Amino acid sequence: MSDIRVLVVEDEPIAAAAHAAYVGRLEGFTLAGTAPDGQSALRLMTDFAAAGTPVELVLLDMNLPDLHGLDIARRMRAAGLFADIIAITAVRELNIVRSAVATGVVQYLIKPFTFATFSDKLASYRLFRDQLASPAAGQAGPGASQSDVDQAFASLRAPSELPLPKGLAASTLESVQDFMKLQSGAVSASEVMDALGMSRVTARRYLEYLADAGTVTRTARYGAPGRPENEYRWTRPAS
Amino acid sequence: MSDIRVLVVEDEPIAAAAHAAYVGRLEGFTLAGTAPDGQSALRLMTDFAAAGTPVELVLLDMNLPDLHGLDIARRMRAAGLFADIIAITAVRELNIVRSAVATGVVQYLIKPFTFATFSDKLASYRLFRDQLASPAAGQAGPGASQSDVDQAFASLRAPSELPLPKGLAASTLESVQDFMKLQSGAVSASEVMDALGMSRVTARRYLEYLADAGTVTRTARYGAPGRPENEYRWTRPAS
DNA sequence: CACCGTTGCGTTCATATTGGTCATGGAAGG
DNA sequence: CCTTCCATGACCAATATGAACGCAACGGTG
Repeated sequence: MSDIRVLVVEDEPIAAAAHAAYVGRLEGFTLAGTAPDGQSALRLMTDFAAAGTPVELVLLDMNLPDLHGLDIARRMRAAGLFADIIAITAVRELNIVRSAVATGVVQYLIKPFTFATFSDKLASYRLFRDQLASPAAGQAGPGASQSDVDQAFASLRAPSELPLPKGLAASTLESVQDFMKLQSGAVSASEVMDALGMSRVTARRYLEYLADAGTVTRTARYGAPGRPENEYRWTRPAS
Repeated sequence: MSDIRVLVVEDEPIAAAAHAAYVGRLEGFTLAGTAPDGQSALRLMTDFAAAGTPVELVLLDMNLPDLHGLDIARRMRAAGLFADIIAITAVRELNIVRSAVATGVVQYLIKPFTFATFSDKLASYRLFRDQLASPAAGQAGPGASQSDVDQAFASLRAPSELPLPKGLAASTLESVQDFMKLQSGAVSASEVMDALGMSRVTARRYLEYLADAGTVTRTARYGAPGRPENEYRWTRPAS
């Protein structure tokens, strides 16, 4: 799968350079360009689209000298530019978040943010894209089911910085994640139990959480007598 | 908190009435009106906005006689109508989902859906709204933190599960459905067994369930020695 | 033309495993 | 010392499987 072309829109040169550098550090993303204000951004996107290499994702600062981020988003839609938008802002106003969602903002980053936060947001966006490109592994088909779409939305809206639900510990979750990352194939809850020395209940609880978050996919394993066993597979956002 | 004003856009009168009735059954939502096509929808929304009672949520069918749902969304944004959109469609095309997200679609419903699914989607949308209206109590300051925004986005990812008869698993049913969708002709239970790697009994049980639900039709296949074999054929889902 | 053995599939039932829930114990923090 | 939180073990519920039994059409055979 080819890289996702990213445009950085940011008026402060230092911040713009930082964001551009962040994009460069990520696998699967390519920096298409940077723009210091709204007019330049729109012109750049139009040019890229005309050249046949449209921008697919815009890191859009909401506070720009000439236009507000929401105006830019609106004009993009009016001009037929359908790039997805990740909003970046220092203005922590919730009503802006509401309007941003209505104009097709898929994620919202609040300055200042660390590279880890930035990386999480873009990784979840990439996972969303991948899941729409290739529905449920092994069950290729022309259409998608409701659960396929739900799954894709889930990975788009489920950043890893959410407070963990009751009953889950961060350290244990990390152990399970690390173990799953190393597995090439699918593993069952029992195998995780044996490998990590934890109880079956605990292993299953964390795997289930990861499945809901979209980090791992869950499929059933048939063929043997007894209730079908769930097997979990790490979903690679494509390396 | 006041109700969320909802506009239903759907060309089929029966489906429109059903969706309107669904909205009426939900706490916290008020039906603002219904529109059979894109032009009417846009006019209605403009009128409501001028009257000071703007539509806040649109249940938008993607397949309309005059305009495609994506066009309506684009024109809404161009006209300064910032209602949120829940897309409703029978077209299970993933690339449409992608474009829909870019134009500010917050949820995606695939027809046909049950009231439970519908209710879940609108409930998760309401939760999203509420969380943006009143940020986490105890957090000092007028603004929202990154985790507040993350939490609000996360509430838009609620998965929906519909109740199944005892003895049937959702994942298995989905496997069988996906397989049947791909078959152009009729297939027997044994063929499903071989293709999906499950037992004959299981394959037959799920096919029988789908036949009762009307999703597949069942006919007998004669000509070979032995008891006649049932064959199943995928039937187009109605609305 | 009627009858009967053959032949597969439909159907039922017990079984083997796993998923899910609940209450308990121990550890960490205040 | 008390409270909170999380992993655990045990129990019950769920569900695919395999085998055994029954049924209906086919194809000889009388």
